[in-house]
Amino acid sequence: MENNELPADVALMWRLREAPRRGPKPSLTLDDIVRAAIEIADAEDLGAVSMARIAERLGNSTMALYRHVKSKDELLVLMSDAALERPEPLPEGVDWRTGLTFWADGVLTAIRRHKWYAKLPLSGPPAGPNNLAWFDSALSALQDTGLPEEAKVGVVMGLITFVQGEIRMAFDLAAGYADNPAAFVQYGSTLRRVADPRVYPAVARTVESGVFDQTGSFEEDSEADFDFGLQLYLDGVAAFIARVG
Amino acid sequence: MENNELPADVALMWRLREAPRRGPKPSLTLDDIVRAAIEIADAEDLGAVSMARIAERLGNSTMALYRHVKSKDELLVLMSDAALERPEPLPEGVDWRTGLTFWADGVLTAIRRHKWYAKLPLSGPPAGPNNLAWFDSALSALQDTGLPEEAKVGVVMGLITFVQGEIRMAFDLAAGYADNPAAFVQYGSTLRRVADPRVYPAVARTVESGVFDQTGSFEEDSEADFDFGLQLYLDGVAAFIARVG
DNA sequence: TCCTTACTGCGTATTCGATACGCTAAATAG
DNA sequence: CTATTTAGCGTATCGAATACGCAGTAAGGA
Repeated sequence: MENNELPADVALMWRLREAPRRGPKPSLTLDDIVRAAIEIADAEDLGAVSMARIAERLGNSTMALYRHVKSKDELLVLMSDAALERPEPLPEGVDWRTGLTFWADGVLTAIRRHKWYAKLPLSGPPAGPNNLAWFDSALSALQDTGLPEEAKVGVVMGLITFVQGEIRMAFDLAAGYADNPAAFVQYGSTLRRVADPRVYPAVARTVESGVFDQTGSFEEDSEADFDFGLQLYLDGVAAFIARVG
Repeated sequence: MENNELPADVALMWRLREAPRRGPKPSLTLDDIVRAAIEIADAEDLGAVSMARIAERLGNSTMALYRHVKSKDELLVLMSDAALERPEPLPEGVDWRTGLTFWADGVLTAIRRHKWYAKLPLSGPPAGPNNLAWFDSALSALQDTGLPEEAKVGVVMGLITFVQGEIRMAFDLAAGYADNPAAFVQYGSTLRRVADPRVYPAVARTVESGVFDQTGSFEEDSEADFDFGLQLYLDGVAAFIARVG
């Protein structure tokens, strides 16, 4: 096997490891561990995921996990691939814009099930089976645009960045809201107190317009922001395709 | 004073606190603490910032810091405002697109000095003096577009999201690269080994085109990606202004 | 001037997390 | 049956956040 040439975490994600022939039968599998970790993260938060908690949930000791995983960071990488599951296939024969919108909505719903996903640091280009499937799906949406491969990759990378940034921000803000709703409800009045119009003229104008005074339902707002930003980006992609494709 | 109505961290960021009249003179100021914390984060990483490290650097004991700051999280909020400093004023009389490009470049250089900034969770809408100055600057770039205030806010929020997402991704990837360059250099060959063309047809096509086989200098690549994505987004904004403004 | 009191700095101790190390026991190859 | 490989786990180390409460200091009032 030339698996040795693959980075260790990639090999793990694809479960390329010869099963050992000797020794006691493992009572744990990698999948058990990853699944338990994801369950904890879903139920509480990424911060609640500790090796001890995972082991406890599995009825094993903490150190047993290290037989399957080199470090907690490696486990996080595995979680980040496992959490995404597979994307729904794109509808047949739709144009690129419909395809990418569908794709972005899919990412949004997938990550909504695992909000902690947006907090994970991205360790490299998409390499796990699930991440790669999403990558493939987005690329294939651009199939008929006539863009060169490199440009497709650029557009998709930009889209990934945008979507993840949008999601991360929405979740951060939601967490901040849960933590301290006052900071949001009072935002308008806080700015009125604190933002001197001579120093912050544009902000003051906006404050006066009353935009900050009522925040609607949080969920709806971020949904709308997401769509708004996404459509802006896709407008940009359309202009790019018109220019280059 | 009605400072009581302000959220605690906001009051701290604006340094609205009556100086106590009795008792010993503080040997530390909040600014000392925040500055020390930022220096540590700059030199090493956010992970290296611990209350003990900060205190050590200031020649004080760990617990002394808690006289000035309620918790480490509160300190992080203070750091996130202090790190940004003030934006350079926009050039006079430029159109919105030039203004926002200038602004985005400014954000990029500001955060480059404090890479850890992109890792901080955003706790709420921009509320500190420096964050607010950046917000003001971006809003003022849109002054002459005729967009309603709410739309300006939407555009700016989208831009903030995009820029921060772009930066965060670039830094995450750079960290991953430093950690394990092999994962990047071998990316093409890894995909060839692992991505079955029947399961990942679009990825396979892209791999065959050779796009993944040579990664140029990392810095240059992310610079180019940043500009590419930014221009896509601004194209979208242009379309939006044409439609609505 | 001296005392009261609101403060500050700080020592101690607790709790929790990651993980190195090495032992013991199990399963299989020979 | 024995040697080897490998799994689970107990113990210990190290570092971090932070609760709690004591002790000393500087104003204001007597």
